[in-house]
Amino acid sequence: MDPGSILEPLNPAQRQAVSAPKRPVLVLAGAGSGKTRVLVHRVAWLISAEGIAPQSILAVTFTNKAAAEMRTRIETLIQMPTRNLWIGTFHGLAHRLLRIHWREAGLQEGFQILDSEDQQRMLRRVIKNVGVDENEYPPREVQWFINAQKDEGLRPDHIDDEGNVGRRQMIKVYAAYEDACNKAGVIDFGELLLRAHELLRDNADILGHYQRRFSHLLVDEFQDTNTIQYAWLRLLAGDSSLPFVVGDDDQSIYRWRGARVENLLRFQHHFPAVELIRLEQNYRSTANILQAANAVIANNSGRLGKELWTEGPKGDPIRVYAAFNERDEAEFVVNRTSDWAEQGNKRSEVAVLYRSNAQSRVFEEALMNARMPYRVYGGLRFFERAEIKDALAYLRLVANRNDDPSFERVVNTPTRGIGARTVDVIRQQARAAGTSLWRAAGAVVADDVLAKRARNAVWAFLDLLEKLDRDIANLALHEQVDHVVRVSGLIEHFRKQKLDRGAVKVENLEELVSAARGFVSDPDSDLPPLVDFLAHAALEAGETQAAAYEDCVQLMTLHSAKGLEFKLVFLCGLEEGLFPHQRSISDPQGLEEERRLCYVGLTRAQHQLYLSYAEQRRLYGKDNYATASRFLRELPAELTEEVRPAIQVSRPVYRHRSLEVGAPDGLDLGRRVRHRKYGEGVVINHEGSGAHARVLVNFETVGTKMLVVAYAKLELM
DNA sequence: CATACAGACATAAAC
DNA sequence: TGTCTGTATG
Repeated sequence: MDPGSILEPLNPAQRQAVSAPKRPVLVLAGAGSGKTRVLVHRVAWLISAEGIAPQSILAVTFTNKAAAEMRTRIETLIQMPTRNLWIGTFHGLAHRLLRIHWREAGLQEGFQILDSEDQQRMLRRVIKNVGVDENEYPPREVQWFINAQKDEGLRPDHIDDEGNVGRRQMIKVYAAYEDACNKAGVIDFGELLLRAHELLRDNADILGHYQRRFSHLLVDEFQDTNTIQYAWLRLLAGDSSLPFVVGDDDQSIYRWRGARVENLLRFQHHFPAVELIRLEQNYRSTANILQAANAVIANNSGRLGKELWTEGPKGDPIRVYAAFNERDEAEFVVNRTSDWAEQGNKRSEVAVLYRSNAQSRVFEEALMNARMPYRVYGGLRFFERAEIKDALAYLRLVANRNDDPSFERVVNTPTRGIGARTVDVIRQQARAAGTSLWRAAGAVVADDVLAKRARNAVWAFLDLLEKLDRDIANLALHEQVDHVVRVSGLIEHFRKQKLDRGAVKVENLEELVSAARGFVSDPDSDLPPLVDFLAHAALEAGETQAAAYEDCVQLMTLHSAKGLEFKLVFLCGLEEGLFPHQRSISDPQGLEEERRLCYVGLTRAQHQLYLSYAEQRRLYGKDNYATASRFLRELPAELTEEVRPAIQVSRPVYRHRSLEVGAPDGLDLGRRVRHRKYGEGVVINHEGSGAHARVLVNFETVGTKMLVVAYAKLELM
């Protein structure tokens, strides 16, 4: 294709990036500035204009969705299949390398991938085995610790215990866990990255091969890379490959998951010849929205610096709604969304964004009342559902008998008379002999240490698996899945469960068979399709729920909203303690990340943006009174407009039991008052009557105060 | 072995 | 306050 036409639709900065000469490139891409477009066009440019062979290009992303989108768009652009072009997630690419070089990486040939639930189950067992107190060291926390170490590229013997008993114990569990994984032939997500890094680091010939092969590395969302991912990239780039990385320090919101924004600076340091290009022209939002976002993020320090602008119109002001409580907030959102839909717009163009998942509930209730279809992001994904994981565990055992987590999972599912005691005997045997549970079970059966009934049950289980293995050896993948799901007794097991609950599970199992039927195994891999499929299930857990066909309002956290855009956005719960979240408020770094999260939220909106907060919010069964978020104060006043409910005479009254007594003279709920010392505020509740009457007032500056009416001398406003 | 109940837990979540 | 998990129980 004509190289000129690749550059033609781009703006000058995009063009500069796409056609950059042979130098490392760092693209600072603001929200909505055409980041994916630049990556896609860069690849097309390399192939069409620079004559780079597709197999010399490696492109890395963080999600499968981004990888798939990139590949499709490249193929559309260059009108060519891209078989030899490696595009994938860090984990997917690491997995690919480890499958090819499993021996050099010290892995078993049929190794399986643990997802984070599997990892936690495994850890629970290891913690018991090494005799660490489960209550003092909850598996969740140990898991967090281990993963954090792996993100940093640290093995147990690299970690300093800092003379701290707790750390020493964690390190001990980490080491034992590593051991157990190696024996079982399983590998968690962090381990994929760690091993892939070590593979290259310790095998000069392999490293040399890939360094020569990949003359061009492209990385998306570079601000989200963690330490080990960065190290891996650097190793792979060597001295001769040209890295082209795209990121935005202002949208770095995953520090808690190991992401290191500093990698942007390290990159400039390690590749001094780097060309830094800023994409600041925005194609998504109105000028008002961008100006607001710019103003908020300007409060952060140590930015690389960037200012979004648009050629488009100013647009509407940003509307701020001070809700009375969380139900009022939800009602407001629903009313405005109804108006939006009545004006002939799509509900799917509307997003309700919030800081934490617990906030979704009230919106769901309000939407349900209004009979407005909605979709909540998050929650269990297809391959994470219990019944699916049961089925996968059988398949994994067929592929690898030593897979202990899978053994534990299904040894008595469906129940077949192998109780907790029997499993304990097997576990002890495994620990004593240093073998997998499968081998231990074999030994236990042979040694005749169990009661006859238990022994027969274990025998039957071992037999079942051998039989499954034999049965499916020559079947097509979907027939294998179908066979295992039936013969294992899973289908029958769920069919017997309470009617609709079980029925859904049976349906999901059927769906798994369809997924297997539609699965296209990697044509370059000589592994059995089943092993490919199992890896796919672990690496790509699938969509949250079957995509809603209906035109739905979108509900999601700010984190899940990253990368998306909506015509109408409600950014809700802008209260101190909620957003910014209480747990980040006292830490300057944490606070800056909250601010970036706010920036991400603001920049999701294309045309209209509403910000709301509730003066009173019921959370975990308790009423909380918060002041408006500091982020609201960081918005330039000339861009905003306060919303007052149009037809409302007085503010909505939500009856509390204490309100059955009338309000003390004039001090109705929602009434604005002034106090000599505390300044202005709003009445949000009252108790008692006569001389003892007290009111709860939410003051703008000092928060909420309970005042005795007789003494407070409140002035009505 | 299915159900009931008590107790823990509640920031964000891709691979 | 509501949900989820592990365990007690009939």
